Amino acid sequence: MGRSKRSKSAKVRRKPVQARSVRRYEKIIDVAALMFAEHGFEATTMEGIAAVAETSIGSLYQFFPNKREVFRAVAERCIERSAQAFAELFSEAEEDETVDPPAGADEPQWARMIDDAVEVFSRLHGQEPSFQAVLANVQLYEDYAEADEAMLRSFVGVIEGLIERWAPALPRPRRHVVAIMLVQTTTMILVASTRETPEIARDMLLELRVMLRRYLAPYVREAM
Amino acid sequence: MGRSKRSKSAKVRRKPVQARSVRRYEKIIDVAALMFAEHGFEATTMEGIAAVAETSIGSLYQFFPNKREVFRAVAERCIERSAQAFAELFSEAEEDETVDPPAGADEPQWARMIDDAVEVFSRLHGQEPSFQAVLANVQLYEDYAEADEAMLRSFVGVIEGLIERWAPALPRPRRHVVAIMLVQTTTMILVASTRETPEIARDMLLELRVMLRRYLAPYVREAM
Amino acid sequence: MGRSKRSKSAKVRRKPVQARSVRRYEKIIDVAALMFAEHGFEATTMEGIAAVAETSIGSLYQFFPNKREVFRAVAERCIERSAQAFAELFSEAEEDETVDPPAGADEPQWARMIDDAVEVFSRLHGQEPSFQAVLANVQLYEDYAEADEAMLRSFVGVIEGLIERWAPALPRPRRHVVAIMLVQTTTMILVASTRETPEIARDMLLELRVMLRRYLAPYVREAM
Amino acid sequence: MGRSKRSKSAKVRRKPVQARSVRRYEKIIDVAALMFAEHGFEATTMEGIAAVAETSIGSLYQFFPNKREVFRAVAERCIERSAQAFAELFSEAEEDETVDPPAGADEPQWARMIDDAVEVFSRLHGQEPSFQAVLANVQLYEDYAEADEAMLRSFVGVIEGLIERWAPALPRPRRHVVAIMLVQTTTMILVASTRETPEIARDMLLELRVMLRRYLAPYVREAM
DNA sequence: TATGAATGAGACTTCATTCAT
DNA sequence: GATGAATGAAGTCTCATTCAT
Repeated sequence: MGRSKRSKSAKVRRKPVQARSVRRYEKIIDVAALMFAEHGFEATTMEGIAAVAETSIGSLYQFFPNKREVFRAVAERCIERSAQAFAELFSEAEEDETVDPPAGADEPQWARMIDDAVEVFSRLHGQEPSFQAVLANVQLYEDYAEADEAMLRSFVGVIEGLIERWAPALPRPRRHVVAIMLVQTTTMILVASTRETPEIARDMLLELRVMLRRYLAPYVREAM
Repeated sequence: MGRSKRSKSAKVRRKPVQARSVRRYEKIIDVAALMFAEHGFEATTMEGIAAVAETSIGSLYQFFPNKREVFRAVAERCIERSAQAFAELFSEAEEDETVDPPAGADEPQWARMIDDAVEVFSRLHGQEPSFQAVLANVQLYEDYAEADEAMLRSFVGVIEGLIERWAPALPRPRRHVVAIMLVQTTTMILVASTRETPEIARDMLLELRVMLRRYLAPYVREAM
Repeated sequence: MGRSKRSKSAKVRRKPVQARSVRRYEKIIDVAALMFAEHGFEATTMEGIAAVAETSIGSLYQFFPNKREVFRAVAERCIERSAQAFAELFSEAEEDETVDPPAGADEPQWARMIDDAVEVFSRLHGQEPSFQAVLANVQLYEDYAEADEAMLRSFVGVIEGLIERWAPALPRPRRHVVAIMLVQTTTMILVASTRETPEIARDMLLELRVMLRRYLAPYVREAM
Repeated sequence: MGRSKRSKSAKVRRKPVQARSVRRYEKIIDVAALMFAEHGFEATTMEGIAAVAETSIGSLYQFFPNKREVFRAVAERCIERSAQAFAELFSEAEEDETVDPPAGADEPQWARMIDDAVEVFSRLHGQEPSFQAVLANVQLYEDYAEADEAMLRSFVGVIEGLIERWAPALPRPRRHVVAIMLVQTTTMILVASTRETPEIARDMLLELRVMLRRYLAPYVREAM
């Protein structure tokens, strides 16, 4: 959100414009996302991507100058999709706010929104390979931090916006940290949950909501 | 010449006994931990480890049959050091309990213990490269999950023990999930904090304590 | 970088179709045959093959997934060439039979055929590096028996056919053993002869014919 | 036979004299023979030899300057044992000659001697690992031809002696070639037989005798 | 533009041999 | 002399990237 799509040049060698090219470009990213998510960055080979995307290695390199840029494109795709999902969440929230005043709901609106946010992350994680790809390859190392960073920053930006609405009294820097906490906790618990049995994974998601609510409740209350 | 048949792989090929060997063995693990933490498993090369450890590639392979085993050794080292650190935490806690009844402390004992636990993790993370190495290489992919898994399981075990003391009413399965939440949240926030500025990193640790307290407080209260 | 997972090994990785590729593929086999024959399987290195074949190690591995397969290809080439040579022998024999009845020949036809067969083997051995390569690497050891086995079996099959014509009374199992004797004796004497001086080598070939005739004569006579 | 034991210096680093050393030296050769025979020269490692011989790699190198010399020693051992076996054959033969004149035996003496010679080779092959070791590693390649050569030459010498007795009319150079034929055929058939089923292997040995008799018979007859 | 063959740096691993204790 | 730790050259194989067609 509020983040330009692509600024540095030479990242994408040939910006696809023709319909066929666009399709091919999209397919590469789809395939790459799946493979990065499934096998990791290192174990995913350019040849493999090309093969599964039913393209040639040569064409692959016509779209992307190197492997890293493929990953970056996947991350970008992830940001787009996430932004979209969050945008929907926002708009729904606004509707709720106007249409449905917090009457006799036994749950405060902000709490429901946490659930919604977790739900959005969860759905992204479950359905958007690029999301898994990026999260599964969060690495601090040298280079490809960049791409993940971008994605996480974008999440943080969104969440900061939400917090601002619920807890406007929270000073800006604090708000930033809280947003980071929320995003990191949520994404990492999602990732970690895939390493557990389905039952435990489900319970972890439930606990995640509990945790986030308890964490945020005082901040929201203060705000009132 | 070259390779041939045979590869029994006795896990640790030569168990170091002489002082010099032990030093070398330890140094390899130290160096490997640092490099795995810094650059990741894949980007760390055996040749690199040997060079930094000021030994030869041949010696390296006399201690470890392959790179995976080096990592496993690092993970083992990490588990040992962690267990040690937690053992100290436990023993201190017991002293506290007996020596110093919760007199005029404006903080309940369990809360202080959370701080202590976070402190332990934090210290491990800051001072024990093997800890960073393992955490930074948590991967879902096929093979090298093993080592991390072992470590995280061991943490979860420890924390479950603590929770049992604070919130004995919490049913066992729930307790397990809560322990996972605590461990995952703590470790991942620690890792994530290294990607931020020092100030934000510090604030994140503070918020982590806040979050964990707020999360656990109701469980502890229920228990009373 | 380095190696990772994955090693499907499709035996022949890239089946050469274009003229240039075919040339390269053929050259690799030629060179490999020469080197295997000259230095043996173990002492022949992939890098060496690539260098002499004036290609890169990478290209070599695009054709063959490993050294064993290079050898297998050499063996296959050898079988082909041998089959071809024997086919010619057979067809000539048939012509002889029809065109030229054993009129005033002072040598029985089967004896001439032995000479011809030895001649074929001899020519193969002298001119077909793949033949030498395979024979020189007949080994009992575990793995690379396979390729030689195949070749020797194919020879035995051919020879069994010849014997059947000369000595149809010889029971089938005996015939098999006799064929093995002929093939082994002939090939091994050929190989052994290269370790002697040219004169002795020549004499060995002469003696080989003598030996084979004397050995077979009674079987053929019985058959009449 | 008639071949000095060891001439070139520096082949054996330390000639063992003390009883313990001799035992160790012998054991190394035994073990090496077994391993060369079983796995081949290349696949047999110095460390492996040392381990199985219950010695240290250091001691191994005190007896032999390098792997090749170990093989050479095995070959030498083989020659010794073979010479011994043939010496027995000779002496028996002489006894036969004097004690038992070729009276009503339905088999000429020379034919029985062929059987005996084959029997000697066969027993060596079955019971003397060094024999198998050398035969299984007959290679033309560069270096280690030497050792096998020596052994085969020594066999040829012995057999030439026998032929001289049976067929004294055969001119010397011819005799040499015939001896080579006999030795090569016998040894190679023995080796080849191990690649077949036991039944076929047995039949091959029978056929070998048939072949050698038929081959030699005319030479012997001529001689009379 | 699309293709895929070609390249070669570089990773892992083995093992003959040396050398310090 | 005996031991076995240390060494490093050399070999196999992978895969990102280039380039000719």
